[in-house]
Amino acid sequence: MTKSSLKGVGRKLMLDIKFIRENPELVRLKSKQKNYEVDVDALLKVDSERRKLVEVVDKLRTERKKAATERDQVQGQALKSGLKEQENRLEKLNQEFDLLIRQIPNMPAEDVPVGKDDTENMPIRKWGAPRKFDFEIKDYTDLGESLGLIDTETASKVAGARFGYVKGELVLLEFALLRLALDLLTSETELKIFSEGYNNKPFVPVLPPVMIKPQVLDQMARLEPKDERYYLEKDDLFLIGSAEHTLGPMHLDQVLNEEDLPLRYVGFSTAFRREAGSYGKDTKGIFRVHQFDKLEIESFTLPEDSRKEQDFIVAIQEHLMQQLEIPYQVVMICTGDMGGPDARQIDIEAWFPAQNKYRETHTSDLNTDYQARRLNTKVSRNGKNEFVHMNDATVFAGRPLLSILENNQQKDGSIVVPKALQKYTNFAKISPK
RNA sequence: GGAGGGGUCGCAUAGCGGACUAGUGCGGUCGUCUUGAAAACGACUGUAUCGCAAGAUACCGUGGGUUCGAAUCCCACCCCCUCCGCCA
Repeated sequence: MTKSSLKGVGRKLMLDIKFIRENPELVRLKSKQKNYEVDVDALLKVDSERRKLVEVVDKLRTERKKAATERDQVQGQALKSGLKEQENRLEKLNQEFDLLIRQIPNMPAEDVPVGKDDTENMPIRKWGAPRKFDFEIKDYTDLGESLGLIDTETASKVAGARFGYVKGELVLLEFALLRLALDLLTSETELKIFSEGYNNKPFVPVLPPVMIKPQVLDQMARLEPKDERYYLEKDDLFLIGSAEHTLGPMHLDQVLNEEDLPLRYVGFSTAFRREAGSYGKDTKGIFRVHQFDKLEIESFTLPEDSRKEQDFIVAIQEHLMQQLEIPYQVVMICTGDMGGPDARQIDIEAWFPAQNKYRETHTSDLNTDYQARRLNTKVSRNGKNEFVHMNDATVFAGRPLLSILENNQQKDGSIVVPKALQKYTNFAKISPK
């Protein structure tokens, strides 16, 4: 008999099938707004066939059990092949069901702007005025090269395109940035400022694995697009594209206590991305590379707190950017540009004067229960278990450093280190040698 | 990488083809007794799926297989522990 014929159906769900049954039109509409091809009718058809067959199979199993208890070998034998056949049919239906339901993305929250692609993202606020320069400015690549901070030429010889050596003071600056962020995120008192009337529980710092099993990455709903991931065939492992990938499954198959929530983590890791499909985009410099370091937030909350949690996280991101005195804008990502698991995605874009543009440096993803369903991460309340909500967000990756180079450059070619970072560096300026 | 030992209901353990509808202890919840508490005693105490419900089914690391019948037998894999080798 196939022990697994029914097993796991519940945990493979991404969106709640009950919700889809009750709101097929809404699911169709919202999926379309997110540019996802879904077939809700086919899903519901398979769903109802599946449910009927479950009853048939259960009945046969009951009879089989009865025959076995009575040592009725004749009856048992007679039931065996029929049961097997129905179980196989059910298994096939379950697979079809999984395939169909996993195509359905998370539903965007009601305040997400409807739009087809990134041109329709909606800036919601700006902070800081772009500085006026009275000299000809350089971009971060030229600055980085002339100051001996960035070397892509050697990197391309050694590792290929889209790699870089980060060197000298820029390395120290990266570590300073990390300290600035970690000091804030692990301090209960400092977090109070952003959490009025909410919760100022500090983040637990984590150094997570950078490799992950395919199945777990799939449970995070981050396996696709596979072309974007580095895969180690010999060991059947993927390299993570973000610390989120291994922070999110920290409570895989667990039931959490209500009083332990929110659970907040801040993980530091290298992120690996193949950048498939971005040929020709940002080819110069190290703005878009195959490998970069990132400090990442992952938090687990009660369902009703997840929205507040995202706002709390964005407030932290903004505060840190303000400390660096980098002009930025906050952008509400529209339906057509959001990730599949997102219900609400908010980006921060830093000002890059040489490009005369705001460019994405941070993202904040509210995933509601979409990932938790597959990860089977729950919270127990009043004797009942329900899925937790999850948020993930960038704290700092390499890009803000590049923005500092451009924004803080001086006429003599030097870079002024932001005050907030100076307590972590032993220099206030990066000067030409 | 080699050699052994293990993965069972929150924890600890028993079970090694049919009465397993998985036993026992601990923990937890409720109750009895008590001025109160402890102790003692009693009951309850996993998850998921299908069903309006009654109820049924599935789950003993994972996936296959044998059998009328699998926690129990066979095969493959994963993980943990001990020892050896290698190594930051």
